[in-house]
Amino acid sequence: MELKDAKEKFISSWGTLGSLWGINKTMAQIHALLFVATKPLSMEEIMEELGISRGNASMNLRGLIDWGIVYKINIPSERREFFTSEKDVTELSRQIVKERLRRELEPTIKVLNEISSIEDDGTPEAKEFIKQIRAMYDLADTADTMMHKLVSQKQNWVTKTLVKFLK
Amino acid sequence: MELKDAKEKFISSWGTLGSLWGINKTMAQIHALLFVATKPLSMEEIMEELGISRGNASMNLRGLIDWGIVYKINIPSERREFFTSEKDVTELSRQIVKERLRRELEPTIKVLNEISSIEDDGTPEAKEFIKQIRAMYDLADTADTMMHKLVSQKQNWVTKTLVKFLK
DNA sequence: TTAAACTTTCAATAAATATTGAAAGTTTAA
DNA sequence: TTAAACTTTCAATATTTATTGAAAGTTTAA
Repeated sequence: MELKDAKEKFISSWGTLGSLWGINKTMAQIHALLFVATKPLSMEEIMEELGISRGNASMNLRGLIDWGIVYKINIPSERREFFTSEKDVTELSRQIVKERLRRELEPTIKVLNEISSIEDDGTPEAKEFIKQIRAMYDLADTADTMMHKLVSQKQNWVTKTLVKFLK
Repeated sequence: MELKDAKEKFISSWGTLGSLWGINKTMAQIHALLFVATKPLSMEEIMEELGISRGNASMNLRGLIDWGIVYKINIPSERREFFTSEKDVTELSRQIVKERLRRELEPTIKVLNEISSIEDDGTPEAKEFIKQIRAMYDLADTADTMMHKLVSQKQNWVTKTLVKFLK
């Protein structure tokens, strides 16, 4: 297989996998395209390459920037904006984990905390309910704290040690 | 707030949070309902409680059973099937992590492996592409192996030590 | 300034996903 | 057996999410 075909296969597969991860196809494909591009691309080039509309490209690029894995690049003497993606996979995964914690786990923790702190009329049933919600809260909170420590600094020795130990 | 209201709030919030996690509302709500129920419920009771159709209840219960967090219970002298959920939050989270690895990470690893093993025409560009895909593959594979070790056995001392150390 | 080059927004539309409800399928008690 | 009690399936429909494309907004060079 040619390099060009391999890249195309990667981009299209990444789009399909995106739906497993809860990411829309276009967003995953733009990410894949930028990840394997050898230079920053303009919005025009991205639209062209993936056959998508300007609005779609604009919105999904913004989404990727919000995830912290795609950057706007300013090229001197160029009026247009160019885009490039995080190429370091360690940094990429750190960013994805961080965002997932923020978007998925933290709202969950907030809800559990609200609910667990409401009322205890003394009945065994109420006690049991509160215990269950607290157990969920504690678990989610522990997971959140741990993951944050694991992804918070670069070249983290804890992570390195852990990888060596568990791999 | 009354216990009944608190349970209702939990069920409805869980449904809303479900969409953050890529789980449909009904599935998340059935799980929440069973999680806080004091006894196994029949499909009729679940439909009634959540105001959903029989087909919807049937399909989402199957989905939850596939996730390994809801069980069919046979009650002697009862013809109908009853359902209950995993109540131990440690076991619940273990199961969810395991399934997410299987559904999200493993297909990704498969794709990366396929693509990374295709051709090296010797050009620097091809070498770079292969290096990038391999780096992604290695990272995903390491994460998969590590998470599997962390969730594979109960009362895992590695997990306990890790929690103590990082929390 | 202004007008060309570019980006964002958003209402309309398309596509994907979830839900219903009734028919088909299964199990069990008599 | 058979028919009542129950569950599953699936085509039709509703709902949600993604995409388009053109109008509005912004930036910059002359």
